Amino acid sequence: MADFVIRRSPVKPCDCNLARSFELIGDRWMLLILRSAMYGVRRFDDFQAELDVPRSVLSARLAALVDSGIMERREYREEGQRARIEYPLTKMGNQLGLPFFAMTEWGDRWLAEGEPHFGLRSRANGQKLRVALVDERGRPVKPQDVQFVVDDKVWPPEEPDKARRKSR
Amino acid sequence: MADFVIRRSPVKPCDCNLARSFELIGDRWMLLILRSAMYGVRRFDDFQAELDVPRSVLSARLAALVDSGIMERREYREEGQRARIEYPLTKMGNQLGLPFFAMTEWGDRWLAEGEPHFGLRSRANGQKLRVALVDERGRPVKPQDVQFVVDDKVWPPEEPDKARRKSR
DNA sequence: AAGCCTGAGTTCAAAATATGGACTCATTGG
DNA sequence: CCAATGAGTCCATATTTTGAACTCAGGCTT
Repeated sequence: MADFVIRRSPVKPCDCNLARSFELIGDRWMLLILRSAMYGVRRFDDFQAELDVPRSVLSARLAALVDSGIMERREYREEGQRARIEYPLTKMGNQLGLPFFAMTEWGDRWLAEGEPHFGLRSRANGQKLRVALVDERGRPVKPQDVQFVVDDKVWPPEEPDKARRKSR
Repeated sequence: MADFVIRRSPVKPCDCNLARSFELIGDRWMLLILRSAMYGVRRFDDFQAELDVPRSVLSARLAALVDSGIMERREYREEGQRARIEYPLTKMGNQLGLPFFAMTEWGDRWLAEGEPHFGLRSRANGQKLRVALVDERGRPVKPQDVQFVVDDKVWPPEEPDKARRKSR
């Protein structure tokens, strides 16, 4: 796009909500724990066995997830069993489904070995679903039509011809 | 959903493309480097200054990104300058834009302090864009209508009544 | 009643990574 | 010739991770 050099991103990491998300969950174990959680895994030992994550790390990560409101720590009791703990996703946690599925599609496209195992489908008409950018009326938009906007201005800015004169 | 306990996810981490993606880029610095790269940052020292990442870590991460095909390491020369190195995103890297934007929306919703700075807009009609699940005809689908499918079967499976009898 | 099992952790030493700072090296501008 | 810049490397210290063993409580078995 821009053929002049961009030296800084227009949104400082510290007030970027994407960067903030990454601070919270941008860590291999976090992400893998959340992946399992999306599929319905809820118990300490089940996460541990599925991922083979060190128990101390799992313990720390679950605490952080609860702490940030992505999971909840809850006692439950199956009939005739003693009380146990489960870690279900909250609504906040569940809404990670969309970014995760977008990421899955990326993985399907670029990292797949064989056919993907997982997909989404419409209960209404059985069609396969995919992630897309849509406008306010819900109409999909072509990639070439997508513009970045930062604080209501288009990014990157048009190269002003001066750019060449007033160096750096 | 299911009120029986799910003890394993239906897609083993090792053949899950989401898990594979996380192995590759699921790390704080990776993700932050990619965030900056999406905005057009391309040079070693610029990443370093923007993120304040240790130079040795940056060096290792960029190598890994190049190695996995997400970035390219390229010499370039501005007129009258000596050759320099830049790390532009490849097509593979650029397509992380969609998952990243989905993640940004999640951050906007759950982590924001004040108004978000970043958004996408349609060049065609200037409307704000958002990420959505659409069916094969590009029609948005309501969250309640979304089903997980694993190897062509709905997940989680209906609870068979037997489930209670044949313990565990 | 004694022992066993399970889920949910905690503890701890050893190994792997990250951090911050100084250092290198090549090229170019003054 | 000197200083500056970009793109790294090197290294000692600090922090995290790992893996394994240990704890603790409640219920189940015999």
